[in-house]
Amino acid sequence: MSVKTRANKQSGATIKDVAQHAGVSAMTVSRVLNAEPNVREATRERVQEAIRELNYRPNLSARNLARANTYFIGLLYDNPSAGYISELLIGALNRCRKAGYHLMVESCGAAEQDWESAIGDMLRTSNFDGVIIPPPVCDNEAVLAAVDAANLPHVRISPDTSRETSPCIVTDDRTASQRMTEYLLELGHRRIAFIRGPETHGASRTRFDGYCDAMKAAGLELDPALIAPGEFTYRSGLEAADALLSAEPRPTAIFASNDDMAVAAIAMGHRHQLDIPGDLTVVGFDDTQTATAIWPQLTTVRQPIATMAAEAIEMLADRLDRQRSGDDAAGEARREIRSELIVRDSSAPPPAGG
Amino acid sequence: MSVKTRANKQSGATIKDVAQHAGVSAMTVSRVLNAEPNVREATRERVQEAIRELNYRPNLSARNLARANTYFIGLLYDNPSAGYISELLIGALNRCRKAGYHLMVESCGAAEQDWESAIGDMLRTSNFDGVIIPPPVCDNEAVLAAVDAANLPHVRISPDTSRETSPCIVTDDRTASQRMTEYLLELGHRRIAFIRGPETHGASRTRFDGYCDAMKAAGLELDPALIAPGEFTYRSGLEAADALLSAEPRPTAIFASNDDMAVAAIAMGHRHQLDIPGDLTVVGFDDTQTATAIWPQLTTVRQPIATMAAEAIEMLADRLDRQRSGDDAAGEARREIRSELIVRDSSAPPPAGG
DNA sequence: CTGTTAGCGCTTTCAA
DNA sequence: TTGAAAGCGCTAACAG
Repeated sequence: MSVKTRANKQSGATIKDVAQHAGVSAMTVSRVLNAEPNVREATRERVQEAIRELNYRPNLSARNLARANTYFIGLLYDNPSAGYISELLIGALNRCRKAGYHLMVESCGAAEQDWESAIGDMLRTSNFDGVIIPPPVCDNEAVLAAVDAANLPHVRISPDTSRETSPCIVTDDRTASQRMTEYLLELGHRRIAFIRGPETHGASRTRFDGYCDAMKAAGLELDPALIAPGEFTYRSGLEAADALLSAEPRPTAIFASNDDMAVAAIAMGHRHQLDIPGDLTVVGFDDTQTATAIWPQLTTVRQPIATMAAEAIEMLADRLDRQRSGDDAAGEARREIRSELIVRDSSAPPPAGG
Repeated sequence: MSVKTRANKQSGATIKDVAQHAGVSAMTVSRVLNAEPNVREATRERVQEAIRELNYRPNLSARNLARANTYFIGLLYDNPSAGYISELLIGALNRCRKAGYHLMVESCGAAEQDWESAIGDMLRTSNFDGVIIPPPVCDNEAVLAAVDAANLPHVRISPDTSRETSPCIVTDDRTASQRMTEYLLELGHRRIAFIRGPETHGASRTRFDGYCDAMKAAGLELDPALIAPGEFTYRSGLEAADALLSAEPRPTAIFASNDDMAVAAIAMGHRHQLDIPGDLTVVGFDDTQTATAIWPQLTTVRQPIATMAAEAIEMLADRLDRQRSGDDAAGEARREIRSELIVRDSSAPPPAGG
């Protein structure tokens, strides 16, 4: 019968082993570990040598317990469009590592019935130092209330609604939409149609506004026949494009306010026997995976999602570090990231007679 | 000058507070927390009452430190196709919560230069109880060696190569491919072309084998003119489809071994003035997001990625629990998950004269 | 610059 | 069925 001893639970060496090996106290090792300045260079080297020889790695749980913080950042996740989370992770993980944080993903979705009530519990048990909240969770009142109640530092990404004391990362949707429209104008288009998004979505309004800005700046009237409603879905894009292309004179360019609808507009263009981009230019917004999976590849606007995630982590980490060092300054409340215009093959000057 | 005391670091109540409130010792509270059997019912209720009243949540770091395990599962992530990670997270997070684990995502990509050497450090510092390893990391020898070296329980998802002592979750690619081919045969197709994947990818072979199985079982010769090489990319799909559709007699159906190539085949079909599915049936494999973003929507095979992730977590959790309870049995080494045939609009019986 | 002491909040061990 | 004592590995506070 094997008597299990309590020692040696940790797979490797502990701080004491290192201390002994280096002939110093555990405290000194701790100082070296945390890059504190007040250690003599010779001592530091001896400790680092010991760390290397014993292949020592600090135990996170112990460190967190002693420090009362975890260096965990929670990502409050609810199945946004595929691809989005992927980019988000790339950016967030990258910056987390640089800043010494770990990312813990927690799903905040409708998987369970009462998840909104459970979220508060989760936030407290998880011992996050802070959370980042991408859409669509960033506009969920219940979650935000729980985050507030837990008094948890957070940063929201691309929120629809603005909030007091709730720092966020946003893109310049309006400006980007304006730039896209300007690009079409520069190509020579005048009859530029726009497919809108659903009223419920904040981006619908800003993207439409950007289009209006550019059209007005170019001295063009907004023609109601060139503006079609949409729901950000493929199907709604088909209908909108069908209506737009049946009008006389038909538009020479369609600016769909997201990629799914733009892809639909291309399909509908083909059904109307139009060459794209020869007869009809179609552009989108988002640069989803589909944008390059179709033919012709879609001219669109890319939100630098990875960058946004990275900046969110950075903002949060700054805030946490400041908080730890007792600095009470509020810190940044908002960062705006510039989107990128991606010109591909679905856009060209209008046909000669157009 | 404010003297910061050390107490009350934890935002909420501690186990001692609960113990005091309930008039028992901390140990008894701990027993209730961990659902140990040897607590009198009345005591248990009193404790639970106190927990509720104080809104007590155990501190994970403390618990982990004392137990020498973390209930963290690492997800070794390296930017697979977008959408994949999304589904993976859904399944994994779901099961993690049920099993009482937390998921920590660690990127294992080429973001840094020497990541392969850093991975060992990461694995030990992170204090994971175990890791799950989806593609493409699951076939990275350096990572696998590091996981072995850290003696870390793990489960691989959809690995290309099999390994001793390395449990995994796989799909029945070969059977699924066979079923898809059978479906086309049942529709009445005989000249069924196949676009292969790159040799480097394990799935290429198994998917092709499934096609061969079904063709042979139907008593059909494998016609080299019906088999085209591909690279799982849109571009390679275009070329393959162009070649296949230029042959005489041309195939009535194209089975592309992934969706990207199938989407390309549809585009090429349109360029050849073919109605899809009236003149030409095109089917794919993977059910990526694009499959429903195009017109006509793609008939394809769906890997139940979320299910696979969930099963991976379950397998790992089982193993960890067994290990904790001292049960040395090896546990399952492999689970096979059945893929699903998704019939949409890109497939139909061959044309009358076909 | 370095060490000692005293915990962090929880669980294991052992005794009652 | 319960509790007291002794850590888990690390770090803050204070002393030297």
